[in-house]
Parts: sequence; structure tokens; C-alpha cells
Amino acid sequence: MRATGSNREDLRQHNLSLVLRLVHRAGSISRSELTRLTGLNRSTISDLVADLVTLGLTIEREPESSTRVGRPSLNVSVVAEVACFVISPGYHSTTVAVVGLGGRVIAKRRKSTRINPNPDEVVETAIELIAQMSRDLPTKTRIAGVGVPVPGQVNILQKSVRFAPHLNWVDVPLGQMLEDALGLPVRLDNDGSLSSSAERDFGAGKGFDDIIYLFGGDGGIGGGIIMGGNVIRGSTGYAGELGHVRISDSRTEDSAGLPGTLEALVRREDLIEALRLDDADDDELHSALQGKLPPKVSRLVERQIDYLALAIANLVNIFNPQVVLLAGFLSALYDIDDYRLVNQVRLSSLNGARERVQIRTAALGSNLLLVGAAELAFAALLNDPAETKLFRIRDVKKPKP
Amino acid sequence: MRATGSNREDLRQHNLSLVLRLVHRAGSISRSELTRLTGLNRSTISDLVADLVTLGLTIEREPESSTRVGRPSLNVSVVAEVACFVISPGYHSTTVAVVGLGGRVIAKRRKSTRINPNPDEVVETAIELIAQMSRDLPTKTRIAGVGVPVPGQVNILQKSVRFAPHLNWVDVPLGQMLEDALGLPVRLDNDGSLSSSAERDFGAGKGFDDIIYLFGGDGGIGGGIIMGGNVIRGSTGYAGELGHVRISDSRTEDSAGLPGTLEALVRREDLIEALRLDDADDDELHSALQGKLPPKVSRLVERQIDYLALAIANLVNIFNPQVVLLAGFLSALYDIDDYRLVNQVRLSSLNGARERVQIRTAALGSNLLLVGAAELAFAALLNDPAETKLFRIRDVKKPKP
DNA sequence: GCATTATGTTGCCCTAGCCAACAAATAGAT
DNA sequence: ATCTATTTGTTGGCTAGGGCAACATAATGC
Repeated sequence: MRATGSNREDLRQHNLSLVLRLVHRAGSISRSELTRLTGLNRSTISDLVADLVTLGLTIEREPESSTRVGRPSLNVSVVAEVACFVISPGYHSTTVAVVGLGGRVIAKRRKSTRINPNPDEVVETAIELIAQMSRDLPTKTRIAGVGVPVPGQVNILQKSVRFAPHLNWVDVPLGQMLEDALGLPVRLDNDGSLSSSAERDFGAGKGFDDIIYLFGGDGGIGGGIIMGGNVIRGSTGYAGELGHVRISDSRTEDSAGLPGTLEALVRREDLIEALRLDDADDDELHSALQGKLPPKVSRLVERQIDYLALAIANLVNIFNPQVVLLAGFLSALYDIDDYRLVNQVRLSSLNGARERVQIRTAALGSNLLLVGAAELAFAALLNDPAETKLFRIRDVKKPKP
Repeated sequence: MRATGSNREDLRQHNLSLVLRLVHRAGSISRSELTRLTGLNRSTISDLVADLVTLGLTIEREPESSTRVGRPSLNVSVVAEVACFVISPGYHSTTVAVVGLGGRVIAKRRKSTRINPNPDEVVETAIELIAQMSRDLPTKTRIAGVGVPVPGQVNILQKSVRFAPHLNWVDVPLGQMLEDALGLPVRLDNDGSLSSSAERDFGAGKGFDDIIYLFGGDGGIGGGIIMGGNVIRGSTGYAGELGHVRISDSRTEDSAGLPGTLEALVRREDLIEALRLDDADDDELHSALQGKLPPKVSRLVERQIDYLALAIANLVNIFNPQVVLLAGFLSALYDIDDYRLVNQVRLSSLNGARERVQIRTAALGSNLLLVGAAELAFAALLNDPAETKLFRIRDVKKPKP
């Protein structure tokens, strides 16, 4: 049994963590709301917030205007000087972002790389971008760490990339490489898992505890699972490979060589090709699918919707989620014929489980993944505000010329 | 956000709950081990255990014999007088058990009913058996409540059975019916979920946090999911219907009318029929499958193993579990040709996820489900030992003549 | 019998959250 | 303007639960 006893310090840590989380999530929140949400005493909240202010994590301000009776409650908000870096390796470019506590994207910079860049190249690009961006940050900025969304399987404990078909990486100790290069704590996670938790916190999944997230991109279909409010990671962090759910006897293989899976049968490329588009982004694809379609394309779309429905139904039976979120080009499929999709899901799912499930398109937004990955970097700080060390911006290692 | 602040009382409750859980799980444990496991101070453990003794939940004893140096540590064990009832409705009989704190099955009685008994019949049978068994219990026995394992979909919050194909029940408010009849708090859960958590606590899943449990019975295939140590229930408690995972385009339907699912393609009845057995239990089926089989049966077995492997691979890709437990006749399939099964799983699962996954047969034991269901009844007590009310045996309502 | 070791017991300390009383700042009524 | 009602901030003291240290106790092993 893992559970351990709690003492006074744990209690304080828990409450401090809770308050900081609430402030972080809301960006700015009144002390009275904190008392309401936590159920703690006014004076306790006062004390906790004072601690957070001493730690340099939050500030208190007089509220701008009041609309209610009674003494106006002080406003607690996150300081601007605490931030983290997000390094997002992509197919042919790497993006680095500075994200502040509170989830604000302070800066974002992207640099092209070769297609299928090797890990060293990504690390080099990342530290270069970080060095550039660091110059623009106030010197008093303190960095909590680095979060890395990986388009592939991630071993969270080892901080390594197990397999990323998109990047053509196998067993890359990316976390260690970045920590050595930057001198900052680095945490990796699968992009689907990060997106799903970002959708829950800030996007279309707000307020839900049981979420299935499906993302359709260029390189395949990824996913994320949130159950009971927690991201499901499995034993080594590979859980949530929802693109590889088998739904048919078809021999068509997906990027991992598995036949008859969702990813093998519902392919963005097939749509692009059928529509004779060259290189469309999701918006272009979406609008191209809106008009009257040639019968051949129409049949393809219907087939893809049906397969998608089958996969969703399968997941609904397994997970009994409150909501299924569709992102990337999967949301386009939903928009084209949501009736067909929903109906097909109904037909293939169990009575009880399908009753209340909603199918929605994700809020998306390209910043969402960055914000999700920032949560990774902030996790330690949010979990133990008093003891987690922050790094000064000038202590971040520079690239060697 | 659900999380709330904690105060000193919560702290005490947490620690008290933790200690009681440890004693409950071990049945009997020394105070020194409690200090080690909880990380709390000797004196604190002393105080907590004293509280539990005052509450009449545990007793302290001098240890029998010592083998180590140093003053022998006092032994803390669960009292015999705290128990719960488990009511297990079956296809043509209902079983009632008295299970003590610590997971000991004190008494067990079974009564035949009609096939597909209606809910009233089950309730009547249950209160009759409980009344009989209560006479044999010491008068000072205190009852924590009633746990009910249901072979079907359960809405945990409403304490109702959504759909139980085996019993032919649809939307039965079984929890309410039993509470009215007995005057005791009743909790329901799906039998697969209960079995899986029982396997984790006491059976083949001991020490694992991420478990997929598959049970093959007469009426179909049920399942249970444990991730990160928690049972996955989904939004309304219907999660874990792993028998209805789709694995093929076959039109053969399962008990819920879904085609091509695990339950539709891997059927106990088919084996029984092929072997020309009449009505065999799992042991008989197991031994019947051991010898040299006619080619036709052999092919059937292989087909079933392959389908089972496909389903397991699917689940491994989705969940990345540490262990897959096979119970019921599925464990027979494993025993016949585990090499084939494991190999087929490898072929259809993703690299990372399959690396460390173990496939095992469950510990089973007919009492395991009862012990699992008892956990349900004890849950409130274990969660808040100081405040949870226990019921005297003579306050349990008697059946009306 | 003595040293060593581990645990139980006791009294005291410390701190985190609660509480009550009071102060302060607003809206709305007069 | 003034007064009331309402809400929140502030302060000092209280309380209880966990830690700690010192001592007592009971085992092993020489």
C-alpha cells in the first residue's frame, strides 16, 4: 500500500497547493471565493495567501470595482514573473513557448528544422530559441521547469520517448538531453494526454471528469483518457493510444503496423487526396468538405464517419465517459454529418453507457497544447509551493557557440 | 474543482482511516509495522490504535512469539464482532454471506430460486437467509452494511441495476428495495469491478496498480479496470464492459446485441457444446480441454484463443496495464496454450505497451467475489472510522411472515 | 548478567486551522 | 448625508493532533 500518514506539514502543503492551484486556474480570484471553494476559514485563507505572497508566487490587490454588498474582497492573482518553457517538437519545426503561471502564453517562437529532425537537432534548436527568448524576459523572471509534449509514446518516469512515428524516433532520452543542456528540470508527456487535460481545464471539457479525447492529425490519430478527473497513463505512460483501437478485420495497417485500427481506416491523407488538395490545414480541409461533394468523396467521408463511430462506440462501452471530444480533422468529420456519427455510435454502443454521453468538437486552439504542457512544468510547484525550487533566468544554460 | 481544504479533523480522519485499512487488509499487524508503513510517529500510532480500540473496531494483544531483537511489538487485529452482509444474486440461486472486518467469510448460505428470478424474489430470499444467519451470530455483532455484486450494469449513485442480461433485469431499484427491507445501508457494484479490486487486494493482482480483469462466465464476459490503483467506473458506473469490445466484422451478436465483440466470439457454451459436455463447471471444462482434442474442437479453441488475444491486445494498447488477469473459462483457454495466446497478443499490440505486460490467471476462488463485495459494505467505515454508524444485529429488520 | 536493540509510554512542544470580536468597506434605504 | 445591513479583513487566543525526547520495558545474544 502506497498511502502514507499525514502530519501537520502535509496538511499545510495540501492547503497551500490547493489555494495556489485555484489561483493558477482562475488567473485571478477573490479571497472570499477561495474561502468558499476550499471550505476553509477566512483567517486560514488569509494566512495561506500571505504565505504564497511571501513565496513570491501570488500578489494581492484591491479589487477594481465592487458590485455586491459588503466589504470588497481582496483579489489574489498569480505573479507575472514565474513561468516555464514549453518545447514542442514537430514534424518539420520546433516551437518554444514561455508560459506564465496562470496559463498565459507570454511568448512563442518557432523555428524550422529538417523533416524528421534528429533529437540533437531539436535540442539544439530548443536551447537556441530559449536563449533568444530569455533575453526579452525580465531578469527577475523565475523558471519552474520545462514541459515537452511529444507526438508519440513517452515513458514518463525515464523521461524518454519510446516511439514517435511522426518524428521517426525510437528510444530517445530526450528528457535527459534537455536537462543536461538547460540545467532545468524537464518533464515529458504524450501530446494527446496533455491536450485532453488542457481541454478539461480550459477547453471544451471544462467541468467534466470522464473524458475521451481523440485527435486526428497528419501523422495519425492520438488520444487521451481522463477518468475520475485523472489522466489515465497506464503502467509506463503509454495508455491512451486510441488510434490503435481495432475496429475491423481490414488488413490496412496504421503507422504502428497494426491492421484494421481506427488510425488505419480514418486517414486525413485519404481525404486530402480524394479532394485533390495539396497541403491543406484543418480549416481548409473543413471548408473543402462543406460544399456538395462528388459521390466518391462523399462515400469516403461516410465510411470514415462510420469507422470513427465504431471506434467511439467501442470506447464508450469500455469507459462510459461523459463526453467524447474530437479534435483535428476528426472534428471536421463531426461537423459534416454529426447526425450520422451520433446515430452510428448509438447503434454500436451499450444501452446504459451511451445514454448521457455527449460528442463534441474540442476547443482546440494551437495554444492549448502549450498550456497543457506548461501544466507539466508547473506540476511540482503546484504540488508543493513552499519547497519547490525555482530557477533564475540567468542560471539557464546558454548554447555553446 | 472538487478538491477542498483540509483541517485538523480531516487529518485525524485520514490517519485513522489509513490505520484501520492497514489492519483490515492484513487482518493482524504489529504496531511497529504500522509505524513503518504509515511513516507516522510511534506515539501517534499508539494514539490512533487506542482510538480504534475505543471505537470497538480493533483489539491489541501481546504477540505470541518473537523472533527478533528488541521489545516485541503489540499486535493489532480486527475485532470479530464487526461484519457485513453480502447478497449475491445468481442465475438460479441467491447467496448470502456474512463477512467480517478483515475479509474473513464468517458464514455463507445459498438458496435456490427460479431461473431468472424476479427482483422481489431475490429480496425475499435474501432477507430470509439473513434472518436465519443472524440467529447464529453473537448478539453483540455490529453490521456495517450490505454489499451487492451484480452481474450486469449498475448505476452506483442510484443504487439500481441498469441491465443484467443474466438475470433478465432492466432498471431495477435493487438498492432501495433492500434498504427498505433490511433497514441497512446497501451498496451495489458490478461484479467484474468488485472481482478486479478483490484480485488486487487479495488475489493474483496483489501489488499491481494497473490491472485489466476479464471474467468469462456462463452468461458472457465481464471485466474490470483498475488504473493507478483506482477502479475505473466511468460517469455512471458502467465502465468496464470489456466483453463488448469489438474485435471483428463478424455479425455474430453478443448478449447485448452487439456484433463482432469478444463476448460474441469467445463463448463458453460453444466449448461445452463442442466437447459434448452437458453442464460442466469450470474445473470440469478445464480438464476436458486438457487431453488430446478432436480437430474440430481444437480449431474452435484456437479460434477462441486468437480472438481473446485480439481483445487483450486492444485493451493493452488502450490501457498499458501491468497485468491482465483472466478468470472463469478464460483462464482455461490460457492454460491450454498460453504460448499461442501471449504470442498473438504480442502481434497485435503496440511495442511499448506490450513490453512489460503480464498475462495471468486470476486467483479466483468463489469467496473472492464475496470479499470484494464486502469491501463495498465496509467502505464508509474504512473511510471514516470514528463517525460511521454501525448497526446492531437485532435492529436488522426481519422478514414478514 | 550485561550489552544491544527495538518498541511502548509519557509529558511537553509546536503549529495549523478555528473562532469570536472588532474593524473596515460597500450597497441601499431614509 | 446618515444609518443599517451585509460582507470581508484582521487580530489574538484556543485547541487538538502529530512530533520529539527521555525513560521504561522486553526481547536476543554473548
